Amino acid sequence: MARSASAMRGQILESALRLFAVHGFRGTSLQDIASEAGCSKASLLYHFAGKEKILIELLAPARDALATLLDRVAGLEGGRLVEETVVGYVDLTLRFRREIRLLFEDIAEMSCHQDLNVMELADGLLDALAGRSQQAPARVAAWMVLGAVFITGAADDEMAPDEVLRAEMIRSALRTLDHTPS
Amino acid sequence: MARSASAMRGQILESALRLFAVHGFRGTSLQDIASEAGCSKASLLYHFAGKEKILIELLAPARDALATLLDRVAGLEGGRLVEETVVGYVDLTLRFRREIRLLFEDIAEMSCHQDLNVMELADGLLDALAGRSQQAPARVAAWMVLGAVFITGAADDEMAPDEVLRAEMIRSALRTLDHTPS
DNA sequence: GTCAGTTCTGACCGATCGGACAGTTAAGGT
DNA sequence: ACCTTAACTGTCCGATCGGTCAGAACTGAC
Repeated sequence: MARSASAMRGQILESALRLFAVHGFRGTSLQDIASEAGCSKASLLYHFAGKEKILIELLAPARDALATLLDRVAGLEGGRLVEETVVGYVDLTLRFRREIRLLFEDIAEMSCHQDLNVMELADGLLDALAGRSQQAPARVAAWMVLGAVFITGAADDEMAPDEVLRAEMIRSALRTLDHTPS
Repeated sequence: MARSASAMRGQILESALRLFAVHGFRGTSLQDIASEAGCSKASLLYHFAGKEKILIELLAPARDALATLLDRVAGLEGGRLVEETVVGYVDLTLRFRREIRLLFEDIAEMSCHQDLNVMELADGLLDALAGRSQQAPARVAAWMVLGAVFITGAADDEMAPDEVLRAEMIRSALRTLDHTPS
């Protein structure tokens, strides 16, 4: 035993990221991580001050990358600002997929596992939003709308009265879907 | 004591929904709900077979409403299909705001509470996506893109190869923001 | 008042979790 | 060979959780 400290730390982080992404933060115990990493639970707490510290260290790179992006676009404006931000943000989410997934822990778990057969309904909603199309562009746009409306509805930044919020959400969603009003 | 059964059940559901939306499902204990509802923990389990049953009963109305919407648009196609689906979906998310929020339990808790000052970064990202505009339409659209990309990146329906997914996400996002390519 | 049935509760249980700690093992410098 | 230091572990602990159960408290019908 007694590998180099950084090797063990890396192994722990990798195992934790994988388990967090599947069972979520609260759904993963220190013992789970230790077993996967091939060490004792006590060894975890030797390398990390606590369970939360593992999570923080896992999310830090994503946070730093986002901060870097914001710095880079800080001096821009207009079309360039929007374009660079969008492209950079999309790349970030694709690069840090697993990190994002671990944030959705229970949503996925609840959606699948329980009596609520939400997955089936979500599929139906996706189909309808895509206009029954199976083409990639339509399906990606449908996913975008699914997530956009879901989060914006819950966000409530108090950015606008409900009627305005509703109207703008609908207009934005239809733009996303490249829908030309009939 | 010994109120009518339905009254107590309603009180429990209301308290649970409020607490779940703030602290999440796993972050709320039966004792928390009982205290807020003004009864004993044992009384909860007299009215509900278990903690999960409370959650299921809370989410059922939203699920049923979504199923109803999908039934309603099942016979439509083309532009009407997309329009009706979008409007219906937006209305659902606004109507069941609290139910959706409870699904985001830990995300919000982690974003705020910890060393990661994610909220500040999210604000910066929103500003950039909105092109530094403070107008409601731009800010709503920015929120939409924030949620859309975040969820679509993590979704990985294997709907498309990564390069296609990336390109379509960028195009969709720019459409959402009503951005005309320069 | 009596009594059956519903509603409610305090006390308790087993399981699990994050974490603390003393002690053990391996590695490297001298 | 010796000793210091880092790496690691078995074991225990307090807290918390979801859930059970026997019985108390209340209610309405008679």
